[in-house]
Amino acid sequence: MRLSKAYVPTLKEVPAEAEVVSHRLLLRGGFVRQLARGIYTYLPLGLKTLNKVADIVRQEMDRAGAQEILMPMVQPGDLWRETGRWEFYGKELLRFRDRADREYCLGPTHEEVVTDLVRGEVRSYRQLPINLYQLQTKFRDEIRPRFGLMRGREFVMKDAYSFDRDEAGADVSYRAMYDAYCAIFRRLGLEFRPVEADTGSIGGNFSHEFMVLADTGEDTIATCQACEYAANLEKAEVVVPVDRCDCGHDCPPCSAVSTPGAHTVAELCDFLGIEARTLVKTLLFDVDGQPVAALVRGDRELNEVKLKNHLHATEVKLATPEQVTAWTGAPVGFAGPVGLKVAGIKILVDRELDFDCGWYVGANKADTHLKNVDLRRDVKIDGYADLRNITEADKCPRCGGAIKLRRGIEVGHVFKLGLKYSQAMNAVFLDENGKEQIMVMGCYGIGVSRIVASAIEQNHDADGIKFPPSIAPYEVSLLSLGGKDAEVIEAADKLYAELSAKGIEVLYDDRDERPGVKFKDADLLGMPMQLVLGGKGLKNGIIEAKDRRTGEKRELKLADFTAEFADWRRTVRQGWGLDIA
RNA sequence: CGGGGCGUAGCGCAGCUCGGUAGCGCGCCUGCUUUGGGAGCAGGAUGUCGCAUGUUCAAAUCAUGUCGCCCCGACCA
Repeated sequence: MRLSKAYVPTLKEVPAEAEVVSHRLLLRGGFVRQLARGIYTYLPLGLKTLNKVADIVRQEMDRAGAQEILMPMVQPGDLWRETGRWEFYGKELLRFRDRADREYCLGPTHEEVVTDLVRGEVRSYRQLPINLYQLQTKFRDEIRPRFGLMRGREFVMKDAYSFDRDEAGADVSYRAMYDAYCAIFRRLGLEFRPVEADTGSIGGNFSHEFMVLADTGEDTIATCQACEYAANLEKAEVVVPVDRCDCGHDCPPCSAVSTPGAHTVAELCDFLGIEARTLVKTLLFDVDGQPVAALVRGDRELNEVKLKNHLHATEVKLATPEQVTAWTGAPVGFAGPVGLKVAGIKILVDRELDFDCGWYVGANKADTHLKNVDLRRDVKIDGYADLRNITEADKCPRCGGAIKLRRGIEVGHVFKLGLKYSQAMNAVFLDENGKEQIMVMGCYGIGVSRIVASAIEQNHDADGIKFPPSIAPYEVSLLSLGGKDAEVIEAADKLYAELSAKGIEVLYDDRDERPGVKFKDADLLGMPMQLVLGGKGLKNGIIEAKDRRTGEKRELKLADFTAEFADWRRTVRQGWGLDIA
């Protein structure tokens, strides 16, 4: 493509609405433009990258035995009533009525539609397993769309749905998708981790999220330095060493300490001159309307999802100041487990607290704490659980290796659904014995447009984007720097034609611009390979080549261009961990 | 939904307190010069000041309402 003819409106200045780096660069590079909040138009370069991601996804899905279909975006409300999600999905589901006043919604996901499709056709175990997928625009009316393509309301998603005759079959389908996803992200040239994820309200046995590693990611994941273990923070299990206590549990009786005005852990530590790890935080929650006290060490962070899962609860809310006062008889900041007498309150203790004593805790009395507390001795405990976030000081629950916390962006999710939808919608088949069975489902999503954003979040510098070759709109940026010098133009035109003839996609900057402008735009747009042809080089028979990722430059001899280019291309791709295409 | 902020030229912004001629930088158009990291000079075009209503002789500016966008949180996964 000749840049002089391409619709690539680059910006020098960053539009005010863009905060995160991928959003800024996508706008500045002329890849996307916003139409409304969370809704974007893809310009030529943006669409080209989006399509490259989609092609890789499509190829690997096909290879894994899934079949592509395309389901409607507009879905009838009645279908959603069958699974109960018309009521439960909430405002994220954009609903509307047609001229006959019938209810419809824009599809945020397609379990209902695909299950309806399959139940209409599949009658026999012989027709299973089946895995259907689509690449399609989804609409979710997010409360707060943000970060450009990272969390849009309208976005492109690949969603696949598997139907199996039994659990064992579903496990095979799940594994096939897991493997396909690994292949996809490897081919995309992105650094990623499959992580064990919380199955949340959907339930099911297991689930993995695929995270692209990037410092700007919204999610925190725990990865093991020694083995393959990686898990979401809410899923990462904390292993407690069992022999920590050396006090023999013979602390003196607990006693009150006056701590005026010390509401927070930091204030209390300052006041008493103690370390946070010697006190116990008592966090009060409203769990489905029931009071719960959750205890973690003063220097730890409680994970609400762990608490929620442990209690099999549907809603966990931190108690309001009014509730805290009502339950403890003290203002916020002085809650403690000793003598906490609220009807029906459950006291849950983080496991690691079982191996020490002599704690400082709140006294349920204004400006007062207790010291020398032995939880076993002094508190009626309802249970121990893994409640806190894992830290880098903890050990891998699999192998005992060192844990590192990293940030990631969720770009894929594989899920065993089980019978949830097939049961509700009566998707059944006859087995060998002529007996009716319910299909076992799995669902598998990839955020295609989000991958574009996360690729940039992971690969950029101050000058612009560094696209992996597999998804760059063009593999090569060719800059001609001769101004109006006819010889340089002619030579650049020739190179452009040569490379194009070989099937190499080239963005040819043939504009009548000054060199600085071309360099800046090339770095901004982020094609992985830059070829720079200038008057001096041409005289000496060389062309300059720059690897956008590393910034490494080399000179290619024009006389032997084909071979030298091929060699350089191999080097660049290898740097990305990619095979030669 | 709670909190905060912003809507003025394609982009970034000033002007608003204290009402009276709509401005700056970048970009865009023309010409000349320039040509290896966002050029220089000269000339030029571009606005329902988000929208509506009100106050006023007069509103970008004041008031009320409304729409849109951004950020933080809650929510979602």
